[in-house]
Amino acid sequence: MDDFSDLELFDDESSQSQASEPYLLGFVIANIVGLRYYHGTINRREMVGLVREPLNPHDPNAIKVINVRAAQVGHIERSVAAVLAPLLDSFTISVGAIVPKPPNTPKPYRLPVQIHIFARLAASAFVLDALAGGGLSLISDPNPGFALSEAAIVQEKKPDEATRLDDVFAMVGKNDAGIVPLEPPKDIVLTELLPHQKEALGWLVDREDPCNLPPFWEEKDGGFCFLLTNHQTSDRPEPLRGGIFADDMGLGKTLTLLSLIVTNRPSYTAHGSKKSNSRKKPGGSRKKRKLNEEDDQVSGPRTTLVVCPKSVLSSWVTQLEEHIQVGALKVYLYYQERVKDIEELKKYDIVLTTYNTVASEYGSGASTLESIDWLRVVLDEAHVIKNTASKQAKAVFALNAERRWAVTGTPIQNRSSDLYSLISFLRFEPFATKTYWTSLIQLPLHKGKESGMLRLQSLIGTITLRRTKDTCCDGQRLVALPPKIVETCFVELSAEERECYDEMESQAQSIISRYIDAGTVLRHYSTVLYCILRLRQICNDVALCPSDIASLLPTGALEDVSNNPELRNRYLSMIEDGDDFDCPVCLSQPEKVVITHCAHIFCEACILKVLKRTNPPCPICRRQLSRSDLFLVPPTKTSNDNEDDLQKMVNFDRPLSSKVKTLLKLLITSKEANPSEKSIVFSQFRKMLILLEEPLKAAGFRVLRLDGSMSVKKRTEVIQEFGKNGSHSSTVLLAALKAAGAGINLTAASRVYLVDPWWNPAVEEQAMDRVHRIGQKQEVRIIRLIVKDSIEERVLELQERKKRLVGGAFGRKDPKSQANMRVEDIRTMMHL
DNA sequence: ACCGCCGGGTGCC
DNA sequence: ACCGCCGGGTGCC
Repeated sequence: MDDFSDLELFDDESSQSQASEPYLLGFVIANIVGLRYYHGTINRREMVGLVREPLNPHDPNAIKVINVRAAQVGHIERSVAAVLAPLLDSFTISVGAIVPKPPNTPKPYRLPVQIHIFARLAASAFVLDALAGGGLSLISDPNPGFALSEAAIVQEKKPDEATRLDDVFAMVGKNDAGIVPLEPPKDIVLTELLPHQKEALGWLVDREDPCNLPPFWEEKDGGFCFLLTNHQTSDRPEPLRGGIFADDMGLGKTLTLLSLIVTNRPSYTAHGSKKSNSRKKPGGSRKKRKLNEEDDQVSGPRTTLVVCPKSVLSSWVTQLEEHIQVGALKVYLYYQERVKDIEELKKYDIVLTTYNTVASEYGSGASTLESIDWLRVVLDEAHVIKNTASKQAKAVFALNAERRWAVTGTPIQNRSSDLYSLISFLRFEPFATKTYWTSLIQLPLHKGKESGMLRLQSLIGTITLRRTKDTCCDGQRLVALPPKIVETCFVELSAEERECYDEMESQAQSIISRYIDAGTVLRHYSTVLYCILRLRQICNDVALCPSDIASLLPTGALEDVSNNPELRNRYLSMIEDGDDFDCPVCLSQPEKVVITHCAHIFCEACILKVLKRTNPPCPICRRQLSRSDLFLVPPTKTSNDNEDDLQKMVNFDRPLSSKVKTLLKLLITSKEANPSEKSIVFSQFRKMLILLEEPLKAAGFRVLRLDGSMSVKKRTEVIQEFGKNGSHSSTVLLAALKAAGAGINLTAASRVYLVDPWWNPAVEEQAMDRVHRIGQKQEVRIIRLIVKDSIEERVLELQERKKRLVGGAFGRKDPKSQANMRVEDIRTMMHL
């Protein structure tokens, strides 16, 4: 099952293809009403934000109007809101708004506003109808062909948005001339920071209490002016505390963040129990706070919430243990079992949790994480929230914190909308409000206007720090790494293996070419993947793959009960209740267990015999049964059945597969040359790793294994163990490609074997980067094992093509952006 | 008068 | 709001 986890058919990129970018349909005139009830001020020709208010008790269609300071100005009049709300809620349109006339003094009751309507070309007819049906007249440009020609321009311009976005970070660093490198307290952060990390720390500390006005604000006649919308106010705008920390992978972001947490630790009263309502007033405390300043009055929040993907948790734990003085920081792992006591959690310096944990509490009405005012929230691998509609994104948006950080090694994935989610998380007003983002950034950008690009650069430039491994620091490359050599070792199959492979491949080819001819590949995607999977397995070892491919096709195989959670739970509870387990047909313990839709249990063989009769009934309850009512129960995961089977398979006196033999030979040769050299063996197949363990041990290697099924704690232990040196230390780590997620440091090794190729080169690259990163002192040798004349060679071909395709500057290292296989790729891989 | 008309109260959503 | 709308008071000429 795990092998399929990344193989979504379409990523979101394809669903919002270039042709479907919103364009300006025109605008409607409406009134902002209820101005007398709110304090939000507004100036002439000022842009305002429109925000849906579905929970408004007076009108579920309510749309409120806010200014750049997010202060409410009024509402859109009811009749217009009634038309727009459904279109907004269904994401059919997006809107921007501008107040054309200056409000009179004294304050009027209502104010006309132009609402610009944006829609995708495909939806425009529907939107026009809906607007007309609601009695709204849409005004488009005097030029009657405006809307369409505009759309055409947008489509023409769109393809190079990606290229132009490469420039977004051009500004980053340009404003940073004034960065002063900073040392963290040495008694707590035990590791000496590298020069670029000290610079980053200086920048982070500065960003948490910035002196300058936020971008696009200007001081003017004793007041303040937001230049982009002409908003004037006498209140100083709140500074944005935090930002985007987007250094490349491997530059030590986690260590730098830990240093920030230590360095900017507020001082507290004894146990900070009295509630602080000293929310920073605008204009107050403009002066830089001195570090570690004694201040008995401060009793604000002390806790930093770190949210990261599960795969990175262990890396945080490891880095804490490695770099931070024991006991200096109180850290709580809020994951699985977790304390719900808010006051208790507030006593920690760091609460470490995952996106899924935050998401699982979101909207429950009793979210512990949401009810705490955090000192800061750090989102690690923040690009995971790029979809603002996802539950994870919504959940982290709801977190309250004085300071907010989005941390990512892959900040831009070729679309400005990915940046929006980060801005939105940072609560970087007014851009965090969708209507402002759309009108101030997104739209000018799509129209190809320079202003959009300049604005985006300027705002990203102020709040982002990004360096790559190639960035220079005092004329030196930030990170000088020893060389990395990638070589390919071709494996010849034995005659026996070759026969099996060819047989399987021609079966698979005939199945898949039939789908391709019928144009139904995508509908049979899982079958296709199954075929490909099997072929890849045979290249590793025939034992990974049952011999008859036909029996593996969905039409032949019974569905797995894990696809039917309700039934699976019933089955599990039946086992727990100690129900009798024997097959009622043959009265013995079933070998392969099948559970029926009516929840009765049989041997697979017995119930299949029953099924051969006409109109077969369930032998127990007499209900009619068909094949689709049967679900195969896999051996229980928690038991060792699976591994025992594999061990049996390994010890069955079977000759080793060609690939295993080759790998062994390579390992033995390098061991003879250098007995203490450590190697990592990556495979996508957990079974392959298990299968390798015995032969390696038999050949005298000390072996460790790291795979996705291990707990966070166990993984951390394994990585630590692997890092140890000495005559009894382990020299080979068998690792699942995916388990080596971002952040894991495997620099103890200097040799990497990629046992099987992954069609997305970025995934392999990520795995290699775990070894070839800061801290690596030796030359790194990477050896990929490829079976000649097989699907593996074609996977290499595919990789090359993908690499050429994404030659651009961004997204290159983002495994997600090219995670999916398309029909053309399938053709290549199947030699069709 | 199951109306028209008058004039006071009232006012976002 | 110098409006519209609501609802109570009122009622031939």
